Amino acid sequence: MKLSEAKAQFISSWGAFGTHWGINRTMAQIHALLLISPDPITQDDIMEQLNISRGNVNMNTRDLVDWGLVDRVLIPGERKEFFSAEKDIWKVATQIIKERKKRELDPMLKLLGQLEKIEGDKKEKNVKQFVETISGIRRFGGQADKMLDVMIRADESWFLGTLLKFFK
Amino acid sequence: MKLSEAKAQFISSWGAFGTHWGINRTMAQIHALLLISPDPITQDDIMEQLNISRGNVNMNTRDLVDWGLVDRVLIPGERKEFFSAEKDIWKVATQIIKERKKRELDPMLKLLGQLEKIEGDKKEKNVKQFVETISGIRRFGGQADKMLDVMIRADESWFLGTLLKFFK
DNA sequence: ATATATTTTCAATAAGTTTTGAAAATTCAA
DNA sequence: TTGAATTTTCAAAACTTATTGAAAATATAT
Repeated sequence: MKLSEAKAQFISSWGAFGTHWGINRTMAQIHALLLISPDPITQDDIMEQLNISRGNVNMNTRDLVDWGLVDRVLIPGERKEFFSAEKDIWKVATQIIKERKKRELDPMLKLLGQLEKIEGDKKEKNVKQFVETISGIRRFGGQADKMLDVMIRADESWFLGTLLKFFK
Repeated sequence: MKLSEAKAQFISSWGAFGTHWGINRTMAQIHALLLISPDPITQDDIMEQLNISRGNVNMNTRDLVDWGLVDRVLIPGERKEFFSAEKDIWKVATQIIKERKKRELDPMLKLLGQLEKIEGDKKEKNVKQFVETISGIRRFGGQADKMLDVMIRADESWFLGTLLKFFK
């Protein structure tokens, strides 16, 4: 397989993969392109390589920057802006975990905490099942939350080394 | 807050939450409804409670059954089919992990393995970055894969107990 | 200041996904 | 069998999300 072919496959699959993770196809494709680009590239490079419009590139690079996955890079003597992706996949993963935790898990746990304080006869079947379900999810989510915090703070060698040795 | 209000909130939030996880809104809402229903319920119950069409209920309950999150239950003497959700949230989580691993992670790792065997000068900047990115992702994915296997096999008390104690 | 390059915005449109509902298929009892 | 109840299917419609492209805003060089 030639590089150009492998590149195209990677970009396309990373895009499809992204859609299963709440990230839109184009954003994931731009991310893929940046991950395999040794040097920073411009909006025009991205437009050309992925065949998408300027506006689309602009919006999605902005989102990637917001997610902390991509940096704007200024190259002295160049008029255009360049983009460059964090290449360390561990950092990419922890960054995504951090953002999604903040955007999704934390608000959900907050809501569940409120729903648990429901009024009504705790003996009644429907009330009982509701409270049990909510508190079960909240406890589980709370544990996951703690665990993710540890992961975010840990560094790769510690985590994958120690933890996976522990897991055998 | 009254039960009916809390129920509505939970169903609606669980639905919104689901959309961030590649699960469609209605499927997640049906799942939520089943999670808080103490007894199995029918298609008609779901249609009525969520105000959605029969076809929609049928498709999404099928998907939930395919995901292993919901069971079809036959009640002696009843003509209609009933549905019931697994209530143990740990089992729900491991089931989801298992399915997503099979549907997404495993195929991605397979592809990355192929892309690594690219032909070309390994000294060339573009080839080098491509191979490094792909193999970095593949190694990371492989570790995640192993870790998820352990989690799937573990039971809740072992996992949350031992592991989280380890994490302090 | 002015001209030019570059980036950003956003209304219109395109593409993609979900939902409906009625017809077809299936199941079951008599 | 036959007929009523129930489930399934799927084309069309509704809804949602992503993309375009041109105009506006911003930045930079002379």
